Amino acid sequence: MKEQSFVLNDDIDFEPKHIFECGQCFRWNVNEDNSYTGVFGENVLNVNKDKNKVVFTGICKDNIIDVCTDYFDLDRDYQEIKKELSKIDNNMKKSIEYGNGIRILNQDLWETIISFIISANNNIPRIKGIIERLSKNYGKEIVYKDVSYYTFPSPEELGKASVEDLRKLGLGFRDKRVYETTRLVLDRKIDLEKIKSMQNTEEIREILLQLPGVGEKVADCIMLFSLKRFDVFPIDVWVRRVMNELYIKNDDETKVNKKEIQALAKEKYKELAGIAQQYLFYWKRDA
DNA sequence: ACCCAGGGTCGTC
DNA sequence: GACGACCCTGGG
Repeated sequence: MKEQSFVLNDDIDFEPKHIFECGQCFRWNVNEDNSYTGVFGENVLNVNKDKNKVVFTGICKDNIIDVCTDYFDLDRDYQEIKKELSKIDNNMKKSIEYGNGIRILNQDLWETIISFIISANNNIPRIKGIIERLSKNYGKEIVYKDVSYYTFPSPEELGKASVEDLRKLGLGFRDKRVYETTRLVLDRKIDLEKIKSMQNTEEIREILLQLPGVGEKVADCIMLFSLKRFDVFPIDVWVRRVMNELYIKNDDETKVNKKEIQALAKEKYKELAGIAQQYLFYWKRDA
């Protein structure tokens, strides 16, 4: 494959640091020049923001502009989304200023399912390490500028790993969950293509919840980060913390009912709850 | 050295 | 519905 490149001009909301470090993805790494390099699908890409331009360079399976327009959701107007969210309250306004230029990536469903099963009761550096090792051991190698990169393993590729193999790669107690979820997909008990074509969010949630290791929070992340369901509101420790701090004000945040937070999020953020969640998460986790 | 928490889920009561 | 257990790692 040959290297391709294209440039995006300044009139679009695009801040690499905020996009890649807001917690939605695990395979993008910062370089010495502050650009980011990552692997998605069978593409290896470098993203470099220089003043008002964003330069995309890399090797892509198809036309780089099409690939990036899809993955980075470039046709969506984030200015408009931010305008809507800013009206809600001052907290939302501040979080948007902090995370300015966040975009929700259009990630692969399978990769997102496995990645967020691994995320359970885990920290980001370790999650990234585990996903790298899975890719290196079971994915396909792509060499770009003399550096080896590895695609995220397909269900067939990951299916070669035993529970013990997974344990050796550091998955811990998530080994069985990843193994069994892989089996369900390989055995066609779960049809990923069908899920992608489904319209009803609640129906998709029910199917995802059948997968071992997928609970409410992980299901919401999967739908937000790979199925473009902006109305879901994943609640993790950080989001519960910030919502309690700002609105609920319970003395013991661990006692705050998730149902209460869901209701509040729906009332305040409506169809944009998922994007609001990303701004809030990034804002409070970093603070 | 020890303790704690991390983008939760699962089994049990 | 609540509650504790769960692999492992980095930081206090």
